[in-house]
Amino acid sequence: MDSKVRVRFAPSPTGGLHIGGVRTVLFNYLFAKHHGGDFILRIEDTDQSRFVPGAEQYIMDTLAWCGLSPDESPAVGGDYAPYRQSERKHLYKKYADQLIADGYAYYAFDTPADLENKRNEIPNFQYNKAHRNEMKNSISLSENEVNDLLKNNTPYVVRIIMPEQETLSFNDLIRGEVSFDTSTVDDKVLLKADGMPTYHLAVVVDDHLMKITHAFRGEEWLPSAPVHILLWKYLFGLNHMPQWAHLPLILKPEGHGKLSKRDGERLGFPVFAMDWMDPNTKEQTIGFKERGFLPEALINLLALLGWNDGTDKEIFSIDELIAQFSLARVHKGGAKFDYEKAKWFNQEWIKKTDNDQLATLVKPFYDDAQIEVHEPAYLVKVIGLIKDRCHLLYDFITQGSFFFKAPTEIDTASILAKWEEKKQAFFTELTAAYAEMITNGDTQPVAADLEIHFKALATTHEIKPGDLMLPFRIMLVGGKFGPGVFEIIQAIELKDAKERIEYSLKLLSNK
RNA sequence: GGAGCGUUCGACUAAGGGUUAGGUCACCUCCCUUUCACGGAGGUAAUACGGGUUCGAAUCCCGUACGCUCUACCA
Repeated sequence: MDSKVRVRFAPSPTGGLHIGGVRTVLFNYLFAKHHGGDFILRIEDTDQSRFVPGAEQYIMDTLAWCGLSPDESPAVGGDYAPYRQSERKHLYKKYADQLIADGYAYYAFDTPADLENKRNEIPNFQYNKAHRNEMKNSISLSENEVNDLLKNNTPYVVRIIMPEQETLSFNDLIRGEVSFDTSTVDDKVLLKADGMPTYHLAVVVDDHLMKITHAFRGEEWLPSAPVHILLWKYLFGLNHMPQWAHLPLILKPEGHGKLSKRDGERLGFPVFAMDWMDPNTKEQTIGFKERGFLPEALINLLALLGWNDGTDKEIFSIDELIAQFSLARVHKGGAKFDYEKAKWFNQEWIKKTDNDQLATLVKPFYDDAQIEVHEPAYLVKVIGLIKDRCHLLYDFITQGSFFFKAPTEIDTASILAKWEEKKQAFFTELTAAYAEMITNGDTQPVAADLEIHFKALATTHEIKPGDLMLPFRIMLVGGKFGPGVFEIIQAIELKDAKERIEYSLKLLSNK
């Protein structure tokens, strides 16, 4: 007993990492760290036809960005290396052979075409007790025939014999007791014709070899649990089997069904953790990272999708999650993904993050938008002014670009609605006043003084300051948004402000 | 079709025999704000259905409906 907790995430490197996958990682990680255990990354690349170059590196990069780095992996190694199943190919055959020797499995020589035909011929065909004998395998054929086929290097697979009417049950850490009748599942392939194991064999063998104590995976795996239980029973003993937990699915926001990459494209939000480009199709898929999410926020929102600590608390740091996490509080039912709530989590994390740190995170977005940031300190200051109105890191561009360069698009329509001659005169005089201040060396007056000055001038012109604020703001930022106007002027400095007013006045007089 | 799993406001969820069924997102109203936000105060809104058990059921039991997952030499 008391063996160290060891959990694993075992993805196949076939593309970008879906947030469902990230959450599986997260729950594994939280459970391991909560119990002072190890989190292992194992790459399940047994299907060479689906192998995608770069996908494995992408997975590791994603885990690193999320702060969920494995204790053992193909990259960092560990006592149970190798961590790629393709490099462990030689290990599996032995167990398949053992199963055959013990009468729990058999050779099957049917070609894919044979199977295809059979499936077309018989509706709901199952390779099981009912049809085993009609197929070409070491149960239906004589020993000599089988030996001849093997001697001639006839391609074969190894299939497990699913027993008749045996009830298999296990205690799922989330769902409680779950049971299956073995008659309802077919004779799954264990070893493929190319010598690679299928998931079923590989997961059992590797979990055993890597001393995995707890195995968590998506709910979609539940129906194949009986196969795995049987394998544990035959190979290593049920008492050594890890404890299973089948995690609820992340569902589409509206309709029903598992959240997919397509839903993101259709509804305009990311589904992958980071940008992914399929090297074959060159298809680009946006990620949460590039959309402007903080990893803390992604982790936080994923943790709360199907789990809570029993209180009203919703904002958790990774350390708090580790401290509070328990499988007992994980939901059984799937959760629909809500992008609005996801953005709320990110906004909360933006508020929690200090301005210096935000500046380094936001800088790449400015670079991408080709907005030059000459002084890092200035960016920090701008961030302080606008962070309350940003949900995504990208919002720091839309909410802040005018601090770095004058807006080119001016919402003149909104100004024109109530534009009059005396306002024109007012702003003309304002620019003159600013010019004079600049000449006097007062280039960056404080916001409060600017406001006093502005209001005094408005009074002189017999205009309510309120009637001037909106046009003024639009001249400075281009539209109806942003922090206080006088704070903006203080930041961008008088000369710039003056030029923006003049530019707008020119636009207005042309209309 | 079969098997398994699931079902509380539009969404995420709390309450696990006794609550006016609570919170958060979204939505609406108001306050603050001479913009947009942020912040503050309110509001709309839910126990799938039908039977039991019980003084009392969202909660326990049975059935029904609906949904999802799986049903590959993919994971």
